[in-house]
Amino acid sequence: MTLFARHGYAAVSMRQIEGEVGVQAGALYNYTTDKQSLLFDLFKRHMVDLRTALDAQPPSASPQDRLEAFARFHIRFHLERPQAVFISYMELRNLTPENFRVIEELRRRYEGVLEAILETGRDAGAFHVADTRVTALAIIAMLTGINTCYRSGVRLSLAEVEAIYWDMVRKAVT
Amino acid sequence: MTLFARHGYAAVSMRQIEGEVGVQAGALYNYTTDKQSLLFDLFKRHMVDLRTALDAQPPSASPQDRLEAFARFHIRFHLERPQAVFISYMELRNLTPENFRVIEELRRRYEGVLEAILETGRDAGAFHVADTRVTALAIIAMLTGINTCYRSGVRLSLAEVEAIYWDMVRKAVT
DNA sequence: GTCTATAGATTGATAGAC
DNA sequence: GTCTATCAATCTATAGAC
Repeated sequence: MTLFARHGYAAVSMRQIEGEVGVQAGALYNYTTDKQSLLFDLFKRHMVDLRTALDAQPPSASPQDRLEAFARFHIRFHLERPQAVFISYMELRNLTPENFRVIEELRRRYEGVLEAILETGRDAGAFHVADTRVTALAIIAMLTGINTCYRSGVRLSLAEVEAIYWDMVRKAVT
Repeated sequence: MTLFARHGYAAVSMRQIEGEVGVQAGALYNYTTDKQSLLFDLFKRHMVDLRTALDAQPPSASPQDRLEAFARFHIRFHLERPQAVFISYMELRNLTPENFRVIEELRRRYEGVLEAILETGRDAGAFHVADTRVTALAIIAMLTGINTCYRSGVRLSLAEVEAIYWDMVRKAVT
């Protein structure tokens, strides 16, 4: 994961991986069928963990509370896993077509959760959104971009950044 | 550009590029010193074009108008160049360290324009932003994510999507 | 289950004829 | 300025000894 995040899937050789995990050339194939499945397994685990952790959140009653819970959850989950997040956004095109479809479906289901929250809130008159799908994608793009904050040297605490981002999301849909 | 955007810099061979532009192996080196400079030139041109186009925008008086002009400009510029944008976000780590520094500096200067708009607006009491740097990064992340809208099959017109995104930005900083 | 050795293909880049 | 030929290195993956 570290090597893929740092240099990119295509630029990392099996020999580099072997050196990193402490076996010599060839022995790695006792643990994986090929290089592609190393990438796919990282993707799959990340997406499954994401959904599992989301479903484990305590339920909220109002659309506002559900949106806040989703936003704060998304921010924290992504800030805790910068490498896995990076790979999951950058290496999609290095998945084989069938593996890509699997991951894309998992991603759409996750986005669908936010979309459903926005729909419920809009129908209840709590949110003002022109298009729930577009708005959901915009919110997720903004929240996921939070990882670039720390890469670009912002010196705020996690709680402070979380508060800023949630505040922007709240206002953007009101 | 098409090949790098589709498969990624590291996964594209010089022979693929040669085939695409219609010369045979070897002749390409009459036009470029090496593969790295092909990538760097794409980056540099994109960043220079971005800044040139921004500076060519008609000036606006109020912070609100300046923010709207910036947001709409950013959206349109990025929607018109999905491939160059994709490369400029995905292939940063495939630049050599010295090339990376050049591009990173250009990027920071562009982000600085939005930051300055937010500062002016905040000092004038027009915007409510807790941290101009974090807010600028969040806005740019959201706006740049607009390209995923069309990849994910949203069937709205450019003007409609632009209106939705600008509306979210406007509310988020108010 | 790890090692060495290697197959077979491909890589970026260069040389030299034309 | 394009071509063919090729170098030297590297790639993923496998074979077989231990």
